[in-house]
This record gives sequence, C-alpha cells and structure tokens, in this order.
Amino acid sequence: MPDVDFTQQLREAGLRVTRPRLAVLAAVHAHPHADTESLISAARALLADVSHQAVYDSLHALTGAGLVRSFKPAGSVARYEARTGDNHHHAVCRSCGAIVDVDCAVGHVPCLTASDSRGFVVDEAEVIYWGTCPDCAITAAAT
Amino acid sequence: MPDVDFTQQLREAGLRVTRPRLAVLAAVHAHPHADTESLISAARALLADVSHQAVYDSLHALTGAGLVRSFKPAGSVARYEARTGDNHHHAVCRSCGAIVDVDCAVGHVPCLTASDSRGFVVDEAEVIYWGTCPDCAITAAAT
DNA sequence: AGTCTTTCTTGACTCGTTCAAGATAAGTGG
DNA sequence: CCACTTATCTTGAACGAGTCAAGAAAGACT
Repeated sequence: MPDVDFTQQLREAGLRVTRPRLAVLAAVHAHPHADTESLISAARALLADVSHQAVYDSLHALTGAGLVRSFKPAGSVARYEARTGDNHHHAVCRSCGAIVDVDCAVGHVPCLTASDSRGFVVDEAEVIYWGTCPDCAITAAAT
Repeated sequence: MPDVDFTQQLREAGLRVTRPRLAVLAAVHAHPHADTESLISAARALLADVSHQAVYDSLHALTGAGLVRSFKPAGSVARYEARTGDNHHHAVCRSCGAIVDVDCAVGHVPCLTASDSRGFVVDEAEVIYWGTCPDCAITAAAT
C-alpha cells in the first residue's frame, strides 16, 4: 500500500496533503488501537522531527474527516484506529489492557436500537466490552 | 432519607463511616451524572472544607465497593451516579451535553452477548448512545 | 479511655492535551 | 513556472483533571 492510497484518501476528504498527515495516517493504519504517544513515535519513524502538535492536529483533522476514529476506554488515554464506518466495537482486557475489535452484537446493528431512549435521536452507539482476554484467562486459571 | 441509610450502606460495604464519605455519597445521590467538580461543591454544601482529595478518595472507595458507578463519555471528565447493579446505559446529547439513563436495549441484557468476542470473557458492557436530546432536536428543527 | 489503622488535609506535581504566535508550505490563478 | 492566499506546522508555554506523599486526625476494636 503505497502512499498514493493515503494521498488519495486525504484528497477525497477535502484535506490538504501534507507530510505529517501522510505519516500519521500511515501510523494509524500500521498500529490499530495505538495511543497518541505511540503514534507520535510511529509517525517520527516515517518523518523525523514531526512535532507532537502536528500529530494532534492531524489526528483531529483525520477524525473530523472520518478517516480515523478515536475512542477512549475509561482510565486510558485516547486511542485511534483506521477502521471506520462499520460500527464495530471493542473488547478491553482488564488484566493486560489488550484491545480487540468486536463486530456488532447480533450482527445487524442492534446497538442503535435502544428501546426507550427518552426521545433521543440516537446516531451512534459506543460500546466497550470489559473482560478478560484468552491469554490472561489461562494465566489466571493456572494460578 | 436520613443519613442513617448511607451510614448503613457504608457499613455493609465494609467501609469506615466518615463525614466526607457520607457527604460524597449524599452528593452523588442528589446529583446523578455529576462530574467531580460539581460533587466537590455539593459535598462542601453538606460538609464545609472537605478537601478535593478526600472527595476523590471517597469516590474511589465507593466505586470499589460498588456503591457508586463512574463513567466517562469521550471528551468529558469523570461522572458518577448512585444507580448501580442494573446494567443500564447512558444517552448523551451532542448538542447540550445532557445525559439520561437508558435501560438495556432489548430489555434482556443483550449487551453482554457479543457474538464473537475472540475468546474474551466479557463481564461488563459499557454503552454510550450519542445523539440529540428532544429539546435540542426541537431547537435545531426551528432554525 | 487507649491503641492501632485507615482516612483526611495540605500542597506539590505529573501528564495528556490544548492554546498562541510566527514560520512554512500546499493549493490556485496568472 | 511563479506569486499569492490560506491552511497547516513548529516551538514553547500553559492548562486542568487527577495523582502522589507526609504528617495530622479520627474511626474501630479492646
């Protein structure tokens, strides 16, 4: 996946194509669920001396354009991912902090159908499953 | 609801009964979905000069004991509520920030039944519905 | 009451994130 | 291809929710 893809994406989103944005976009694609600090490092591996501010700005711009999505499990810093528009959710391991993607519960977006939402017009449901990942479950059982 | 109730709750939870904790517990009951700063103010109305640290400590202790629950909509600070153990969720208005309780989607805790959670043992699902509250929907339509 | 342990007070501090001002470079028309 | 306009980036400071630490205070048990 050459930079051309990302350039294209930026153009189509009406964003200017800049080196920092390409680096950040590539970093998010390469490191799903990464926090900002990791993304700064990853972006610097592609483009030395990018300021942290540029990364924050880019992430905001990309988030606004829908090219990346951000989420923030309680007790964690902001995390970003490039998988957007498919209404998937996340499962977080209480023990090791691992995060995996989880497709919508019953398969057909039931997450948007709150039975009684008090007249709210709901347009997005953000779901985080808390639990124990397979690895930690095994470790805990072995204790 | 005299303080006796809260005293009882603390005792049963195995926590020491202290003035700050009673004040914080009462504050959370009186102001559902309030953020920490509001709770500090509310607690000070009941017990002047409580330190913010005592409020933080109390909230942590109460959360650990299951007497209060904390949640944190993206972009917001921590919020607390006294309604626990019934697996309800929240709807947040993007426009005015209002938060209301929403009972579980289909009525029978489907929120815990992620179809494919990659082997995760899920013990809690945290759901936040984002949308527009009735008031803001009307205001927006009138524009 | 006396003693022990938990909890509270005070105050400093961390860290993720944001703000601001000036420098730089992407896009656009000539 | 060059100049122009404006969005974006750099640098560096600032902010604020939340945490840490040391000593003082006050529950709980005997």
